Amino acid sequence: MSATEPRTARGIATKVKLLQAAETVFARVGYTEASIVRITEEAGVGQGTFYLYFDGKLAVFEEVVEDLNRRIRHSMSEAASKPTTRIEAEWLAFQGFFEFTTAHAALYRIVREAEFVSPRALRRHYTRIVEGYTEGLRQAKEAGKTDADPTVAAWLLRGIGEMVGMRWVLWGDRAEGTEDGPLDGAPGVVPPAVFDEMMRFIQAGLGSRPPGSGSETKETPQ
Amino acid sequence: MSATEPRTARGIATKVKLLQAAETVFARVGYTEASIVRITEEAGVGQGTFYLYFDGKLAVFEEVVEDLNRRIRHSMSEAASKPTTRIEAEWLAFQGFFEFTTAHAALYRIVREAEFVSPRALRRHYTRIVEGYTEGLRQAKEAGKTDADPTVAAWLLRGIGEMVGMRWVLWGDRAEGTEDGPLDGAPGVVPPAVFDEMMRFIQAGLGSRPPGSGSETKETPQ
Amino acid sequence: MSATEPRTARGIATKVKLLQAAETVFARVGYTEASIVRITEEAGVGQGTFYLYFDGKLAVFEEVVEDLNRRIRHSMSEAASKPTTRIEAEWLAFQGFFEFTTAHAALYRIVREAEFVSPRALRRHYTRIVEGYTEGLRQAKEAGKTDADPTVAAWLLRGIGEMVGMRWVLWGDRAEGTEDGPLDGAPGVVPPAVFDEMMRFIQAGLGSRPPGSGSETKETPQ
Amino acid sequence: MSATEPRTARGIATKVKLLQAAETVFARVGYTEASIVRITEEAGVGQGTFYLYFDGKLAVFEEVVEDLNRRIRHSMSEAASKPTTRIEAEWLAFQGFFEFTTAHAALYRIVREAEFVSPRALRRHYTRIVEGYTEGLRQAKEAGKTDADPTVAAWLLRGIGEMVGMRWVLWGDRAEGTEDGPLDGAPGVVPPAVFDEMMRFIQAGLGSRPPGSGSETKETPQ
DNA sequence: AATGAATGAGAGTTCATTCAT
DNA sequence: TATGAATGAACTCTCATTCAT
Repeated sequence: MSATEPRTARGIATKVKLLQAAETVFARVGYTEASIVRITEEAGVGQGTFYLYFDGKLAVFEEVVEDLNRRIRHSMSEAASKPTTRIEAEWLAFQGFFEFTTAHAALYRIVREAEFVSPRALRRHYTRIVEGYTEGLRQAKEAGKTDADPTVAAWLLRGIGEMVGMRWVLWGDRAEGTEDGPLDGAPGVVPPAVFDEMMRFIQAGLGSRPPGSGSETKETPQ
Repeated sequence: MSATEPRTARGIATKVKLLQAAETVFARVGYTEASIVRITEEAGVGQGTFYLYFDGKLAVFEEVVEDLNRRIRHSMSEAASKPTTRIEAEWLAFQGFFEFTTAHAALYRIVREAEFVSPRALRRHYTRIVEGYTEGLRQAKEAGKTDADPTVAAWLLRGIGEMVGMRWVLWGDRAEGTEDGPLDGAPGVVPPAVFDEMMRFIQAGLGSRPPGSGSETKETPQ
Repeated sequence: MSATEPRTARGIATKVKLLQAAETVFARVGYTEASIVRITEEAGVGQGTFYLYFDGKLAVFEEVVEDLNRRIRHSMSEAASKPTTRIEAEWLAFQGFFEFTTAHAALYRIVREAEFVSPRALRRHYTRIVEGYTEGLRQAKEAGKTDADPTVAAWLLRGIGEMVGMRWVLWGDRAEGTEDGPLDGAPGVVPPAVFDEMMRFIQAGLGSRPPGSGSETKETPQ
Repeated sequence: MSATEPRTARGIATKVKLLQAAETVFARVGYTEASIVRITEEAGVGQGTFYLYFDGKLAVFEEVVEDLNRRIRHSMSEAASKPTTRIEAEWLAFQGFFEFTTAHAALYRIVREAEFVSPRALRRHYTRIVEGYTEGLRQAKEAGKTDADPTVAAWLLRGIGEMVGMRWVLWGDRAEGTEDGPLDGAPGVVPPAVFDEMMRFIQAGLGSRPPGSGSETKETPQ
């Protein structure tokens, strides 16, 4: 009737297989084109088995998004946690984000598609990630390194990361022309020049802007 | 067999009706849920008629996106073209963008959905809009108002606008809690404080960063 | 989306074909075993065609019951309308009912199955038929031929007819043993002796119970 | 492979649990909607356990009907066995039947559904009950209290009881309007006036028709 | 130019039943 | 004795598309 959690080791293994298969299939063909048959074939189980552990396509999609969210945040905090020098943590966080995006370009697509499939899941996803940024920015603000509003700035950063990720990682070189390559082509990498330009922009944007002395005090740019 | 352009006034009227109906339906239920029957019903024509003018669902979707692109750019250049004072044109362009987004929140959704339906259409759409930004930024650079790379900066701006639009216009107030309101709820408006913070960030980010003299030349910020 | 009435002669013909096919299939295998595929195959149309004219299995079933109700009542009133002699009309009505049952034994099954499939349809069906009886009994009462309560008596008659129909028409000879013949075997006919006995019972049951000798005799019958 | 009888006390208890659960579920949702999972969940045992004691859904249904038959007959003979006065036993039997029906309205539904699920089970069920009537009527006939044919009369009585049960107990008040209440609403009670009318009808119907006045009187009853 | 009828592949989903443990 | 996992056939229903009129 309704999906339940597996109660044996065998059941757990099967559910994991299904979850991975779903991720693979969603990444490959997108939510709409994905079908339960494809997922179960990918997982190597019968169709009916799917419904033992998931209530339907939407349910499994949301679990996949949840899982990705965990992994993206992990990837970002992982990167941000090892700033051995004075280099800004957010720089590393961005690095982590793009690295993840590059490594899992197709999965990134899943997250974005969530906007239409499950707005709720997307909102959770973005909100959680942005909360991470916000926290970092709040600390930066208290340290006098910026006087930008942490929440707003966090969303701006997210927007920048998102668009750069789409433009340079997902589209890669295909962006230049009008060619119609499918999304599953090899993803690109953010060119260093672009990355630097982006970081410069962010640094300046966040720079403390003391009323008296303009923005030149900000972290002594360049 | 294949769709053709209408040859009579009556035919043209029919195609227009279909295009508008398609936009309405896509905005209301999204690409996947939209069906030819719904579109033709909305247009008040027979099912078969649809195929006289469009090759299929994808084709009509792309025409709709094309149309929206035209209107968004028009809305932005309209706004940007009347800077009677020294107020930055990009400020007005952003204003125009958000105004359009607010007024056509549902249509905005169409554009974003294009990423999965027709990557080609989306790429065309973004590229064209960003080209507008790029041109403005190039001029600003030549005028010494910024030394950011026009292309990169243009994409960053686009990312910022996109995310702010999603967060404050599309989600509106629903973003705060965990409630699961559908996207078609009443859209919000970018709060002035957020808008100002965003513009400050952009101004600073774009600010010319001359080796010697800092960014104070930029429009005397604050 | 939702089923509509056909708008052309061809469409009407198709809907009729489907309705007849549904009746055939329901009669043969019952509601539960019936499937849209079987019905459309029987009708010689594509599966999708079914949904042009019916909202689903239940909807077509209700149309079939409605149709049967019309025909049964027609069959009964037809029979009852030609009492050229003083022979009781209800006798003929019963004849008509059993004749119909005999001729359409399988259809009779459909009506009874309605109790579980669509209680609403069944209630309508029975109520309408009983109303016919009630009217006849009311007239009989006014004519002093009976002093039974028309409504109650009508339901009693219905029960008698129903059970005799089931026992002797539907079951036929199979009733005697314990053999497990399917219902779609050849139906039987109500044996004249049984029919007479039944009519005698009804006549006596309805018999006027004149005030003089009163119904007080009922405790000491005869 | 094939179901067997339990061999231990534990096994017996399990089978009883399953049988009761099946009755509950069949009564609640009907045969078709009932599923093995629901039954086993209701019984609190694993799915596989079901097949230890029953060959399948049909088999358990037949056992349930069998069980109900036993209980209905018991209820009727119970009532009929205590005629302390000269009041007719069949009157009490009817009382018993309606009392049972009222108390177990949902179970009554099971019996009727048997017509389509297992004609064999239904036939057994009806035949056995009617046999009880027949026996009583045979005695009444020998006692000169009636000269109706016991077998035919027994079926007529069954039909009357059945229809009155359906109309007044199962439908209850919902019968009047056109409302579409589900069958599982609270059952009604046969109104005394209806019951009396019914008994009067039966008494008269069964009434001995003395040779002298013969059945030719049936055209001019009494 | 316009249309409604027709299609059939494919979707998501359910469930009686088998089986290894 | 008891079980939960697994299955796959069958179900209802949708819809982009074609076609005769």
